[in-house]
Amino acid sequence: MPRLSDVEKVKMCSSQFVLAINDTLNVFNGKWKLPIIGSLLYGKKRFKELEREVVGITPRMLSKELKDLEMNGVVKRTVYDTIPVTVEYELTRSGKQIRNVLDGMIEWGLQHRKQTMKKSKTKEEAA
Amino acid sequence: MPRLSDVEKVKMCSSQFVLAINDTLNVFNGKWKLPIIGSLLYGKKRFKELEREVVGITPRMLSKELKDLEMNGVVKRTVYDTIPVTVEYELTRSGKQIRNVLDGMIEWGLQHRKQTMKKSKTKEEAA
DNA sequence: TATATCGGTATACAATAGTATAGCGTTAAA
DNA sequence: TTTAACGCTATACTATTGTATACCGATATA
Repeated sequence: MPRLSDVEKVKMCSSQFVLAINDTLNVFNGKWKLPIIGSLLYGKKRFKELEREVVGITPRMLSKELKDLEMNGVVKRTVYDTIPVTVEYELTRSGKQIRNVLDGMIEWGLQHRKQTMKKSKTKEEAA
Repeated sequence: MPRLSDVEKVKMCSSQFVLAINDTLNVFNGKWKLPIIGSLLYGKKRFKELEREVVGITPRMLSKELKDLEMNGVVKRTVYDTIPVTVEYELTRSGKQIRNVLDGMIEWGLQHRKQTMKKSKTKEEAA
């Protein structure tokens, strides 16, 4: 196995990080992924249950987003051959761990609001 | 000051969290915000510097995204009246703290890849 | 005089994301 | 017999994002 130069190591490292970040962003992008994940954090759900809980979503989008999430290894789809079929969606292990990222987002969002409020308050006082 | 019911507390709490998450998602959404922030994490930059560093971006998008980020309190724009004008963009305090969220994303992304790889490996072995 | 730099804007277009509405076959309840 | 539920798909549309290309006025360099 050939030794890697420092430059090569750094390149590998940052490209890995870029991949990791992209994976994460894929989980959040679009209007509906987060609400769906949020709903599934409370437990497995059937298609129609999600359709009712994720307020405003159309079956077309729900179906598309669930496929996306399944492909990305965030959601697991299970079909039971009852009549009519029962289909259950649940978060994978990775899916459940997204809560950690979410917590980070909440933390940043809250402190960002606090800092931003402070500044606009200062502006008000100056005006 | 009237006492709040538990339900009201929970509602306030979760709606605050939703706002905080939305703030964070606004910082990441679109194709270019993250590359721009990434570039600015290394220090303040001028418009043309960003245009060169964020490979592939058009001045139109760069201009638009910088305005967005400025409005969201993530980037600060400073104009110096040299001739021709010098304009510098830098991250605000909140902006710099985004690195924490980014770290969370990287962590999740990496472990997600590991877990997903394991599964596809198992599939390979089974096949 | 021709060219390039600075920090952008203007216009037109293409691609992607999301919405609206209707429908499928099977089954059970009213 | 009509109605509704199940888990979707199909078609057509609108809205939002992003791209391509050209250009602005002032100044410095070749």
